Amino acid sequence: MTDFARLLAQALVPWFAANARDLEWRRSRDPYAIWVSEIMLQQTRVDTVRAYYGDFLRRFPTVGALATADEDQVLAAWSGLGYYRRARLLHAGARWVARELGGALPTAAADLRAIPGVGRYTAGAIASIAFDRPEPLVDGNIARVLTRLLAITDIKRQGADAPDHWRVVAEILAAGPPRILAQALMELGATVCTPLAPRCLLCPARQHCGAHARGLVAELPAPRRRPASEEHQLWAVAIIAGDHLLLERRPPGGLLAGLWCLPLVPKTGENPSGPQLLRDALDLDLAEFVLTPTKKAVRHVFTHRIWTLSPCRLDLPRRPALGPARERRWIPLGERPDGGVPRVTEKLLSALGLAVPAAARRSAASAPPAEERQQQGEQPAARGSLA
DNA sequence: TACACGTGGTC
DNA sequence: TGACCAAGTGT
Repeated sequence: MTDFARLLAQALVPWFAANARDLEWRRSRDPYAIWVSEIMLQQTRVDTVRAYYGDFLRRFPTVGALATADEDQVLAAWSGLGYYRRARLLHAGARWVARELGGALPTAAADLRAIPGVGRYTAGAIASIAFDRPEPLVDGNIARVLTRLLAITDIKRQGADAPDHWRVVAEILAAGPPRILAQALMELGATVCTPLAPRCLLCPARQHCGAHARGLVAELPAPRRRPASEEHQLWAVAIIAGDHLLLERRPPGGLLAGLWCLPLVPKTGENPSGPQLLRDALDLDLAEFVLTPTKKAVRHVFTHRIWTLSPCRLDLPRRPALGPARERRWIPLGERPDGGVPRVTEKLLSALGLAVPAAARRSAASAPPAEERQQQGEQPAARGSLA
């Protein structure tokens, strides 16, 4: 045991007792509840997860409840949270744990790793937080904290995959209560040792911090570089017949896989949004229609892609026959499909002035601006008769 | 190893 | 605005 690990543990335990945020998942010792929280928190801010966590656990209170649910139900509860594959893997993980282990999570990180969606970090988090085992975990917070405390200037040794970090965390968790120390390390990174403007004066580990001693806190860790986003221009077509809206399920792989979206048609620039294009792109038997574009585009930014969406409304006198190429459904206006609905779908419906039932959740303060965006008095850009 | 994978907050 | 980032995992 190094002095560093022992001193840090001694500083963190009382600091966490006095400063830990009151988060819903910290009130539970149920390993399943902690598992769910860890999956939701992956790459996702605490405030965002707060708006989903309680509802999700009430909907799926046990491994068994989640295991017996339909995937679409799980995705519906996840709608708006992002990284939807997490929901699928969590669901698959629950089914695996129910089938192979009778619903009880293993306690060792090495065994937890066998669960779908549980990687190295999450296995350590469940083992340490739920089972109080001294098994290491390194997330973005902990990597940043250790990079600063140990004044690591080598970029290759700063990330959450750096072997040094895992070894040091193992030593720290061996020097005190693992359940407390694991959360304290992350809490320190989240509330004090923040990426920008860290609050070193409030830091319980300031005396042990190499970056602070050398004036390197602002330089460490080095910012990561990201590849440029690809931009896509698309028509987003709200096809309405009577009081029903046509939604289509995204393909099973790739972006927003399996979620319900408006039909999207790539903009070619050459083609106006004419009848032929629509019929081909939408695979619909369009006889008569009225197409109304909105003036304002909707911009949706993903991690690695940007969609610039031109919403338009296609009104049909009756529901046309649907081709078999894609899974599509007529949804009563104002209702949600039984399945996952990404935020971009809500943005588009809102921009089109179509009522969107509250998917959830988000901060209660933000009122949906659906009505105010309604476009009034626009002239149809196209009228068609395709006999 | 590097990339795909959502969304929202902050500067 | 654009860049960066937030309790990562799977391929």
